Amino acid sequence: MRNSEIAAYFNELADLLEIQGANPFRIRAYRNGARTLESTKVELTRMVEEDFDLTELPGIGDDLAEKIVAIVQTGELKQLTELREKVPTGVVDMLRIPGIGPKKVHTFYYELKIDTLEHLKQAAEAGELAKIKGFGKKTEQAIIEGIDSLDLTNLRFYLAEAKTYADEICDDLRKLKSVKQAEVAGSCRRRKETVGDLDLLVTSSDSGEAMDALANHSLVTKVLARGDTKQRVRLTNGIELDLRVVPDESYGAALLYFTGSKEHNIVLRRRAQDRDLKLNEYGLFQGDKLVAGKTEEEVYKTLDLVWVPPELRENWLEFGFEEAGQMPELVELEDIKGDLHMHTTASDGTASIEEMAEAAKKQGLKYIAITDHSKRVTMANGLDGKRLLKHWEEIDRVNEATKGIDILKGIECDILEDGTLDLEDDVLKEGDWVIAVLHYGLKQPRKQIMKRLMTAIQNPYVHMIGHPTGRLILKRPGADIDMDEFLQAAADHGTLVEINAHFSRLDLNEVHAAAAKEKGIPIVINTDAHSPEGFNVRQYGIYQARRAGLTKDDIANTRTWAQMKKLMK
DNA sequence: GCCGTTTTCGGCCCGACTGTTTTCAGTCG
Repeated sequence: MRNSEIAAYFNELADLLEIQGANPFRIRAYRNGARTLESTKVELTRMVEEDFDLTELPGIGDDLAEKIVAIVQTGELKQLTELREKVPTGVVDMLRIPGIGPKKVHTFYYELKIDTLEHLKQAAEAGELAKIKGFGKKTEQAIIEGIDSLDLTNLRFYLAEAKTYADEICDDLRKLKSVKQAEVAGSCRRRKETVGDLDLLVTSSDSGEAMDALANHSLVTKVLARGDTKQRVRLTNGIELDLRVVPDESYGAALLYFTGSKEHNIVLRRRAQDRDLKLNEYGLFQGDKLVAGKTEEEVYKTLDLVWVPPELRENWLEFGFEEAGQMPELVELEDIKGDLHMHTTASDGTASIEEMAEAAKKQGLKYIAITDHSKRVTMANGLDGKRLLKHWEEIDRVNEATKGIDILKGIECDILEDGTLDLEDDVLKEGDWVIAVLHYGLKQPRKQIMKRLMTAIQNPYVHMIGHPTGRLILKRPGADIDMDEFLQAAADHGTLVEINAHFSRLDLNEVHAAAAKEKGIPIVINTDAHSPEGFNVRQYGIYQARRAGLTKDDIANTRTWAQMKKLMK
């Protein structure tokens, strides 16, 4: 069972208790506990197995610890089962309507006996709700529209998509006369894999101008709310964006506040309290006196901390780095010297070897490996041994004729469902760079998956395991891998591992990448480009590595090819 | 329900916006 699943039990429990009108602090305790579990990077199942004292986790006391053990061991939680019987699912669904929270749902269910979304909508349409004290026409309208658009909300978006929209709007707001500073904040600035909504921060002498410009922006379809300092809009792709306008002297504090994460900020706020200070989005205050706030650095410094790169602000690694006095210099896009995973027209790419090499050269790369698919991937016109050897001859010819970049003979070789490799060893050994990957049979049981990975890792000609879990973000989970065993084997046999930079893969993820670093495994960041434009996703791989706290040294392809070879078997 | 060398009881991060209000509750991030 995944940690997020266990957290979901507590969140559901909190929802149900909230509708019932239970003690709000008790509810918050469950939510805090759930948040802790979601951000706990070690598997709880394992912690329970190993009898780890769960109350050492923040926000987990005797009661929640006991409940976690029960969930792990029995797959259910008695209290939750009981509550579910008392509150129908239709009532819980009402919480998903924007602007509707537990108090209103409580009224709907306990006073009006409404227990499905459908009935709620009918009641709103019939004007039944406006008869209750505290409710009016607007609330009814919000409910009708909210229920209609329920399927559209709660969506998450790829970082790549969200960031493109946010950057364009941010750049346009920066051009306004009254705008001094503008920055994208929130999970987008932290470079999370997916983004739920966007946060944009602006300092301006005239908040009206910025808000008007946003309201009239070509990417905005609707203004959802507007006040003096805050405006919420919906963009053409459905994502919602919050604009906040703050005074210039509060810029740093506001950027910190709106970048989050919530967990990171809570630590900062507690730290402020310990020093008899108060931290909010307007600054760090001693009583009413502003003591810091213009820049993020200033706020951190006043709290006796060094500045934390946004990618690390998850209350996971960063405060450990602070304590050790070693905030790492995270890897940057410019550090990358080579790209070792890409396709050409020989399989399912859209460009020739020459075109890929030219595009790579323009990006400042010194070497690339052409790694087309092997024959198992028939859909992509994968190569058999014979075609591959000819393809490699062609690569050698192009390499001879091309100046300024080295083109290596590579292959993305499938690890077949039965655990063998898609190509023979005496073919693989002729190449410069062999990637082994899982594409098929991802749903096999852990034991079988591990057997396949072990074969590949132990093969003397396999240099790297590509996109190890095979997950596709927002689409499908990856294979069930014992990550610890996998990484240990990779370390033992000198097989490198990949962070695949495509925004729908980002595989390894930050937790696995940090674990790989722990074991001293060099990580390779590759684009898996299928066209020259495909190189543009490299930044997302870099972000993922940064979120894992990785430096230039941890990434193999920040080295020259000659240096990199020394890391390989 | 959690937490703590100020506390084992009495607190719990904090501010903005909306809608329904004549001073505030509910919701959200």
